[in-house]
Amino acid sequence: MNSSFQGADSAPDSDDVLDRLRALLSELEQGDADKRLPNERELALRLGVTRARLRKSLLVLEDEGRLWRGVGRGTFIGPKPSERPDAALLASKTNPVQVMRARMAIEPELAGLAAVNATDDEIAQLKELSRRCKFASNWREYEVYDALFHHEIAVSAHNTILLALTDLLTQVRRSVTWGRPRPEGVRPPEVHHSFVEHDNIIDAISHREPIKAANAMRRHLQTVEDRLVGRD
Amino acid sequence: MNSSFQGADSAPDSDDVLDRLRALLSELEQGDADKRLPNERELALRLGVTRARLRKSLLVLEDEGRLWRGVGRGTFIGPKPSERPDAALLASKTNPVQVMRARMAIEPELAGLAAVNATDDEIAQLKELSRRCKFASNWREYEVYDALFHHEIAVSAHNTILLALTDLLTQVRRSVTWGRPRPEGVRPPEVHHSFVEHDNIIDAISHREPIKAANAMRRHLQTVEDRLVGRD
DNA sequence: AAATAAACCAATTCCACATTGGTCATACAA
DNA sequence: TTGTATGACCAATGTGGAATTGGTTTATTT
Repeated sequence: MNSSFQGADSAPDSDDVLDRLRALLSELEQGDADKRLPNERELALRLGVTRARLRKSLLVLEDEGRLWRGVGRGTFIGPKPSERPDAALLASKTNPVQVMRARMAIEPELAGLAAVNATDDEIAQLKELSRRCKFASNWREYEVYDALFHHEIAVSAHNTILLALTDLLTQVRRSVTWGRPRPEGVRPPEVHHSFVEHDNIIDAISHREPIKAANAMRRHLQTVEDRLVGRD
Repeated sequence: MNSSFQGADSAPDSDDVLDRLRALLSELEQGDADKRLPNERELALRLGVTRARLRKSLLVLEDEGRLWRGVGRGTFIGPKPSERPDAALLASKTNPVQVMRARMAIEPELAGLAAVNATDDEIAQLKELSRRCKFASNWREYEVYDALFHHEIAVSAHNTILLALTDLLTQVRRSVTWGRPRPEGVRPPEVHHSFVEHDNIIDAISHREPIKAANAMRRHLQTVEDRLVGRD
């Protein structure tokens, strides 16, 4: 039993509790992180204080990021671990503009990496996907291949993390229908802005020019955003 | 009871089963997506075929992406939903260089957005966290506050998506101990390169200069990467 | 051999119940 | 009146066992 757990003889004031908790934390932090503290009722008993008083101090420490608490879980040392992102949930808390900002940050970098790291097979796959975008018989099909095109660029970059991030972004976009619904049964026009932009990106990648590839991707996303905002 | 569920009079061959399943799917697809089919045993009974025969057809449909199955879950209409990213799993499939590339892509953008969108409270919080980094009594404590600092910048950017992405990145870094372990009980030096770099970022944000903030963040991450690669 | 039936396996769900942080109301004391 | 202690209650989460379910193997039948 740790000495820090012993009750005090004199009635401790709030600051005293806080100090003793800090000491206790410092000891426990030496061990493995994410350690669990006794529950509030027991901890209050051990420290010889009221639960309300204890909670006041715990709140301070939580604000400081020294520990975190969760109903039904307990009190743990360390900062609160962020929860795994859920595409549907994320989609409900964001908007198309924010998503485009994120794509703008990530995808040009990916295109540049792809220009350096893409294999010949991957480049061939990119060309194939671009071709399928052109010959899509309706908008739904076009969007499927467009998503695969951007996904394949992320694959070609050979960066696992950025790939996971872009896939999450794609999931977010897919889980909500933003913007106007495309008329069913209508084909994308013969000359869609994306077609030539896709080809520009592929050209830069296949010629191993990272800067050009990144810029081409930036221009592509810019026109996509312009469309999204409303100007067709 | 749907007519498609009725058994057949003549012993159906494999293709017949497949066709009847396709018809059943077409009906159910009209309703809500991600609908659940009866389990294999019951479905085989209703269609009047063996489970093995049924499974052969189900496998075809699964390959086509019309449905997906999972042990203990069931059989569902639609393509298999991609799983949510898991930090620990991601960490095992990547490396520090890739993570730094991702941070390099995202965090300067975040700093720029923060310069535009941060509230006064958030800026004050940033200063507080920077202060705590300086006065940390050991490396572990420093790293906690450093992580909180970068997290707070993401919050200040007011972009839900980018916040989620950076939090995921942080989780990945935290779930593995990359690089050399810091000596225990040793304080960060009085003049750590991060201190002035943090302050540069804060200055740019509080003066509402997005470009400067992004560049300051870029320089900060660059020195972090240099350290990581090995040059101290 | 080939198809069928049954048993078995492992992943997952489901459900009831205990645990736990958060909240509120009442009693009590300064 | 004000503030604190006490206890009850709430909602979210964990836990453990039983049931469910797709996947696999084995034995039986044709």
